[in-house]
Amino acid sequence: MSPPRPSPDRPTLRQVAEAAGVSLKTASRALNAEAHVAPRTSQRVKEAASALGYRRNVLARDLRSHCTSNVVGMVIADAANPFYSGIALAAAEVLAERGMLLFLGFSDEDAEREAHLVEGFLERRVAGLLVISSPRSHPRPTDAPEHGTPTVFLDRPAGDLAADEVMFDNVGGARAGIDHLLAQGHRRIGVIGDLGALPTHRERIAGVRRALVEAGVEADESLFVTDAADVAGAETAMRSLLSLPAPPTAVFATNNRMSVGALRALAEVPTPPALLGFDDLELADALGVSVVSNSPRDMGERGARMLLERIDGYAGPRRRVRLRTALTVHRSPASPSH
Amino acid sequence: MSPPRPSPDRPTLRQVAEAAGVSLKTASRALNAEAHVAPRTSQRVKEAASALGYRRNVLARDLRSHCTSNVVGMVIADAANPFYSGIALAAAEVLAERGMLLFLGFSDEDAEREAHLVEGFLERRVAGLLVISSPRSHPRPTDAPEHGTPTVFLDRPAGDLAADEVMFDNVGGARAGIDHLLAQGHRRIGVIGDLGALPTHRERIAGVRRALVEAGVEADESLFVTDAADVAGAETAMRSLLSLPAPPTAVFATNNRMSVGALRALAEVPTPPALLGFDDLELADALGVSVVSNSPRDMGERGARMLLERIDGYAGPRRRVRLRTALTVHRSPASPSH
DNA sequence: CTGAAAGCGCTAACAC
DNA sequence: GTGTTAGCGCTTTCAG
Repeated sequence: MSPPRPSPDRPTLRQVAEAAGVSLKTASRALNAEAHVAPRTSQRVKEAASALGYRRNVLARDLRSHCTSNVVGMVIADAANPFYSGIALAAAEVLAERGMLLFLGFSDEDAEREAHLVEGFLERRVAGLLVISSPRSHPRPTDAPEHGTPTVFLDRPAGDLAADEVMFDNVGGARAGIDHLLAQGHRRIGVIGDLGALPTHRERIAGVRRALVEAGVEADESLFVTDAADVAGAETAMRSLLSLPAPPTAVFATNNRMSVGALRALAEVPTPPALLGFDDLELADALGVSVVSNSPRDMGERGARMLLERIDGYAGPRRRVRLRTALTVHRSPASPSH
Repeated sequence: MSPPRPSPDRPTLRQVAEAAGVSLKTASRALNAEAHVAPRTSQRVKEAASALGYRRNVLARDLRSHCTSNVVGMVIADAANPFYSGIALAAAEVLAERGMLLFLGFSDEDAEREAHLVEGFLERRVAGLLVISSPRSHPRPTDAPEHGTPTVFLDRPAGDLAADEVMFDNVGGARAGIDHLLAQGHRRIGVIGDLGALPTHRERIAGVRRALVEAGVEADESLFVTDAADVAGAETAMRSLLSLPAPPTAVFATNNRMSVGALRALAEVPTPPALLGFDDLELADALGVSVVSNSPRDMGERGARMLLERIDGYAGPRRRVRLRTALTVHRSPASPSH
């Protein structure tokens, strides 16, 4: 399957030891800065090592010492979405503090690819797993935490698996957003949602409904698109909302992809409806789009720290963290408030 | 340094072999789908394996077989920038076709972090390296390709190292962009550049100058900001350009970060100058910003394929690829052409 | 078709 | 302080 990869003959610790005229173990001790090595010996070993261009083989070391590599495997859907890549970045920074490396894999929201990636990580004996799980991987093909590797699920529920999870307060965030629109006088509120199968979106749409019910506003189902799936789908959805006999005066986009698609459609319209997005949007201010802000950075950091605790042996019950969101209002040109 | 990580006692191949009543080697053959194994034996081994929940230890396998892991190490500056993460995504997809995994590390344009990451990759015996190198890592602390691991430099020159490189046609792209502005009648053209130390930006600014010279337009140096460094810096730069007695009628932003900062500043202005960005911008159309388009996807793919060729043993001379850019015109509200 | 022995590069455990 | 022995989990030889 894999072609022959000629190993570029690297110097081994034995060679370093011989060059320095010491035993293997002494060389090992010196290079790992262990105690009980004479300074002169240590010096000699280090010189021999750098003269030979020695670089220790962590594969071998890990195999011998703990049978686990100092690496965390992470699955995200799509690196091009700054929401996901922001989570990965923050997680990597936390792990880097501990000298840990990150395997990053992209699932494209496909359960099979996710399972395949996780399998590859486990075969490489990662110390832990950070997973933004695909909608259709319940129950997970890799029966994740049962494999004994600490796992934290991010942005998506862990289901009935005994693993930690970190999510946003999707219901609360969406409610707060819709409350804001209602306070601005909007009554015909549309929704553009991503994949219906995504738990996050279900929660966000539930939040919308709850806000409407509590305000005594009847939801007009014809204004709810709950399966727009991608940017192009969101653009189409917005167009069809706009062409309705009675179009919405405000539209809620359930994530940043939906917001982008919606904005594409709105660019052509002279008096567009107000747009409210879930997730920050880089140019939200310049575009006059209010958003339910969340922090992918916090999610990545928090998840990574929780994972490290597990890796370090914490064995408490599963934890479910909900991160708060905040409403960030930017004046929309089409806002009815002026 | 690293805390004790208790290995979650996984079944070993020996245990599988014993359970199936075969020798170690036979079990190995069966699970690796090698030839010369009786179907019945193979079947028995596979059943034993899945009964025990066996997962092969690729660390051990790689140590024995080629002393190189089936993994590529990649360094990018910042995952939150879709330009970089797009490159990483495309590279990962190409590698995934071959069952290879990706170590992804973030340097934040810091040479030391880059060196540290590369060191970690090499210690783990990666099969190859994809590096978007930081401006200040010439000469590289890790004397990259001399270590014998195939390396491809992306978006940044490999310097005098004997490694392949994939870059964009920065000079040509910038020239084409400025030519467009000139054709639209602009004569006072400003520039907002990222870190002056970045080779890409030097090339892009060189392209600007060349276009101006060829058109016989004298460059007004007071309109060139060549060290804006980040989004906030670009916003400040644009503000100061706008407050000039004779502000530019068009501004060229040398990458997507600069474009975003510039747009922030422009949002407040009633009749903003035309903006031209290098790098695609997600809402370029909706914002009416023309861009010099490039394809991070192509860069990642191309780089990964070139790396795979090297990993497979190709030993030709170093290759320097320049990827084409294309001008994508979107009507700017402030364009003088209407 | 199957098995026994050796060893990848390193560290743990114990001697000296 | 230093060296020796064993062995992490697997694959490679080489015998049957």
